[in-house]
Amino acid sequence: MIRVLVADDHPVVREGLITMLELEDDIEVVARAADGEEAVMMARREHPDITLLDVQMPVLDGIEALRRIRADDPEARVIVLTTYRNEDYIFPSLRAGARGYLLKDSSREELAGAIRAVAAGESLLDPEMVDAARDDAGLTAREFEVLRLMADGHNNAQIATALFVSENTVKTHVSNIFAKLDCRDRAAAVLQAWKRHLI
Amino acid sequence: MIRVLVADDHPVVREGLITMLELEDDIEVVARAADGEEAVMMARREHPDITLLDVQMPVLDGIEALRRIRADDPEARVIVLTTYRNEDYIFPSLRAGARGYLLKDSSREELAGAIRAVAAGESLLDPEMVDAARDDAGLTAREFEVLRLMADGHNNAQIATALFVSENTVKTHVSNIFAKLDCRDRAAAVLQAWKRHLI
DNA sequence: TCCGCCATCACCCGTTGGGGTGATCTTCTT
DNA sequence: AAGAAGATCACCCCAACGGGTGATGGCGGA
Repeated sequence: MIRVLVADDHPVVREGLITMLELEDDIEVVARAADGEEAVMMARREHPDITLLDVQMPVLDGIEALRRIRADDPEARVIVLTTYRNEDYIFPSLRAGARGYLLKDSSREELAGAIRAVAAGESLLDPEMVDAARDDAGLTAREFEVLRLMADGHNNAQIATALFVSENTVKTHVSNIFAKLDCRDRAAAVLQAWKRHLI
Repeated sequence: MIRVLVADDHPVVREGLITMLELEDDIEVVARAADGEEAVMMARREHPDITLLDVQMPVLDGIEALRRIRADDPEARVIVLTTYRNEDYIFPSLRAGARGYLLKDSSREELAGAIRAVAAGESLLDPEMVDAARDDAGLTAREFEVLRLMADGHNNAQIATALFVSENTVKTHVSNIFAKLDCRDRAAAVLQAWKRHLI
């Protein structure tokens, strides 16, 4: 029997997860939590085999809760759940010790499969998330730096100063970014980049 | 007995909603749908008292599904659900005939209460959503139009043409937008607006 | 070894953007 | 009736932007 702790601040999602997991013969939900702090407490008390952790939670967010749970018990196996196709959380989650990373619109099969896989010692990333993380739009590392500075409202001269290059170089990068993102101006490029989670 | 149709593309959320609603003595889930088209079909077949509709769904989004359901049956009572505190959907939803607008992190009590209220003929908006709808950053209706066109990559001349005003007028609006969003260029303004769900 | 990608820079060009100031007209509120 | 707020437009100005073309090293894969 795989003992699972479910932590999610949305009652609907929490109940949905529990309902789906209870349908599995080899999975048992032993505790639930509605915020990060509660999740840390319940993990400490119940020592579940698997903790399902929502990234976005009040009081203490998922990543920080994950860190504390792993600090309490370095053997703890945590699967991070997210609603958003936002890969920003992947690397922080993995660095904090997550063994799985799933989207909330996973099916019951995927969810149960992930729990069994992680309980068995494997690590599991949602394929869609891995794809998302790979959507770099063909931008180079340098172009990403320029893009981020653009998004912060810096003009070409400021970007040049920040990166210790000439303004001409920056303009070249900016033009290349436009071409790759299929935009004609920085406003569209920055928004595009944000929507595609590039920044 | 209030007969309810639940439409949500996320299996977890769908099951969560159904589980929570089945706990209520006076509510019965008579059908479920995983996308907008299915929702329209099920509504046509079952004629539920209340339809719970997720805004973000594949094939046919919630708003469009809502329009078709109401076209089939102008008496249909639909409650729109959303994960995001994005007020953009409020007005389109209401215009399309929604009788309720709730966030997915509503509690069982709020959800059941909303269903009973709408079934009884009232309309119900999530108070938090109403607050969110008020974060307009002090922008006027005209400034919103300009902002949206800016975000689509249009320049001042194009915006002027689209709104049937002079370019000078557009420039004035753009300057006012910058002041209100505390930005110095369109790239930052557009990103800012996106982050704050203004567009 | 050679080709391609990347980062760097230069120069030219016309267009656009953003700031400032001031004015008129309508509408709504007080 | 007075005042505030919004929408409209004009004129000036200079800096910034975006496009095009071309060139030079460096580095890595074929």
